[in-house]
Amino acid sequence: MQEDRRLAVLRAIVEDYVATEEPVGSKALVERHGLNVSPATIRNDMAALEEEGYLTQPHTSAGRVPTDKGYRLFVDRLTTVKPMSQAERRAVTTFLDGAVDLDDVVHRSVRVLAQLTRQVAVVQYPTLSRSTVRHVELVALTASRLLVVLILSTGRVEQRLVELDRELADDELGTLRSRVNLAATGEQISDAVIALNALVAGDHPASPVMSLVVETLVEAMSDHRSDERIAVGGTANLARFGDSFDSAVRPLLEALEEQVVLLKLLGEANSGGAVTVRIGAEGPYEELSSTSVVATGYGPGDALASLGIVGPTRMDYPSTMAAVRAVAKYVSRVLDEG
Amino acid sequence: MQEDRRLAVLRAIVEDYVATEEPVGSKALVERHGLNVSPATIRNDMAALEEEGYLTQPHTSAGRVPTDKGYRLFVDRLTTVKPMSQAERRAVTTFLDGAVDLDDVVHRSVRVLAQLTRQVAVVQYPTLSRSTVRHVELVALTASRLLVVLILSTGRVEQRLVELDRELADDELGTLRSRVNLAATGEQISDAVIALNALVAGDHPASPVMSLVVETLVEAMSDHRSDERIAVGGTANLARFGDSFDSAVRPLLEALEEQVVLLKLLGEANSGGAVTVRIGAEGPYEELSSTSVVATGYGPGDALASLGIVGPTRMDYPSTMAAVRAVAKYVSRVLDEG
DNA sequence: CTTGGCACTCCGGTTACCCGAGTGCCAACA
DNA sequence: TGTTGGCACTCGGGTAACCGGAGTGCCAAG
Repeated sequence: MQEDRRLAVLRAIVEDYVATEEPVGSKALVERHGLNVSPATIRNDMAALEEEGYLTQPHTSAGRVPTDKGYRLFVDRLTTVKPMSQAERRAVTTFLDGAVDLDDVVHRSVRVLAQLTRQVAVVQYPTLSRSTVRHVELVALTASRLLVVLILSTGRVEQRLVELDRELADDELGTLRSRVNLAATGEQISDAVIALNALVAGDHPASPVMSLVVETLVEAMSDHRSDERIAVGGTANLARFGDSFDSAVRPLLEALEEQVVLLKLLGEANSGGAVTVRIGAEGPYEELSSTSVVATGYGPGDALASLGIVGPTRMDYPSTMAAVRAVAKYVSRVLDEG
Repeated sequence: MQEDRRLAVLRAIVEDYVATEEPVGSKALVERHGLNVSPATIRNDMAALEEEGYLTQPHTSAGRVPTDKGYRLFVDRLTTVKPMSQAERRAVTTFLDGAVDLDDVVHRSVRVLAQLTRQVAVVQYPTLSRSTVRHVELVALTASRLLVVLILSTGRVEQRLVELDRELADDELGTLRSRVNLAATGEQISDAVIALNALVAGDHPASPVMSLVVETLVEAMSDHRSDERIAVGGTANLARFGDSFDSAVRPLLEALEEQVVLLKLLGEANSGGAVTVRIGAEGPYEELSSTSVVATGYGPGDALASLGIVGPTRMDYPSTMAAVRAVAKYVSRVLDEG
């Protein structure tokens, strides 16, 4: 009974604090919410919650503020799903449906996510390794210069230039092209690499041109540099941080420039199908101790790549989580269709 | 004589103010610089400069601060070229030489520019319209689905999918490919469009497949959506704004999200080969009245696209201009080689 | 035209002060 | 055992008063 009320108090404090940005006191609490007890009772509860580490006081004789632990409990146990409005859903779908290529999908996603959550949005480009090969094209720019174009199911295009040591006849190019495509087209990257290598190994003696092309393709397929690409949007929302510029915004801006850090932050979210929340100092980055990350995977099995937002620990978790989930869902769908 | 000294005073004030970020007074001025006159004399000069609108006082009895007009004069007439250090030059070249494709070039450019100037850097992707066609490839995904791949001299790749109403034989595809390439390869986009259209007009009766392909290509070539792409970097440098967060940083962050605004800002720089400087409220954007833009074109004839930085009006113009010029130069060279 | 002298201005930092919201604790009560 | 009203206490933040110093404008003399 008292236990229930304590959790209700915690929830109320989180909600009020997120809304008002000010430490919330016992009196204000009983007024705003329909708690049928006196402020003194609430004070006792708050003292207990503080004792357990869910709340803290900025200074003696100020209201209470949730700690990271408090937010964590709130997110894990007290959050009631807060579905997005019909209008918001529609906004997401129509905006995303207008995308014409992969770049466009990613950019529109950050944008809509930033707008919906009013936070900084981050979207990782689909990982190479999870996509399949749609087609491989070999273009003879000159008789001895070959352009190798790798087209993936996500819409990504990788191209490499190959210099041959001899000239290549048209029919040679044709057979090369069809053999490579036979091996790779439709396969997942990992399988394609295997099949391509088998292609070379099967030749006796191995054609130098073939091995060169295969080598280039394999190299392009395992080029994880492009895995590291991300799009960021909504940085203007940082302006709302208002206070705590140095302590919060500066490290965040720096993190946003450091793709590696961002990828790590998002990466945590890649497992399981659900929306992941990292609160405050839970991660390895001390400088980001006053920010939270809400992220999830997207694509088939939610394993293609991650997207999410980063904002102050003091944020509206229910709405934010709903928005992240919704965008991820629609992005997955769009990529599936394309 | 006195006129010369006045300009020297203005220059000294700009330099000191940029360095110290504090209004500069008469006494400090004569000490720092080797002016062989008394503070009182300087005061007279400063009063005159203020009268003419080059200086202003934050409040009565504080030092002087340059106005936009003061910076303008400084940039136009008082700037002595300030060559970059050998180390900096080397940093630019080596960093840019490591780029593997167009995306990489652009991203490395923003990065190096942001680092060099310690400002927010902006680089526009090479404009479609100024590049030439390197190759057109037609790939039969199935017998009736054609992938049209347009490869440009800048390294950009545009691809479109075409659905045919009938199946296409291999030799048909071959002739189609060679006719299209004959017309377009090596041409500037604008010329290629003309040549391609002529190709269709010359056919009697026009082959429906040919016109479909040409139509797709022309559409891809005139797709100005991709002209609007830009890369932004160094936003972490905004943290150095320190003061004036709301008045300066917020609108800037908003502008950085608005590609249109950025393109306009950069666009002004596109003419002439030189580095352009927009100071404070000189442009149409009132909200950006406390920021300056230093930009220039790059690519052959400096006409391919623009790059530059945006920062506070109180910036080190000589160094910044040198950095912008240098990066533009090396980017042009890299693109030329690739 | 330059210079030293001088009175004046005003910003910024410091101190003192008070108000009010909020707390902790205690004794009384259900 | 849990709840409630009462009460003294704390402390942040806002306001007012104050002061020093850097800087200016002006003037008269060189």
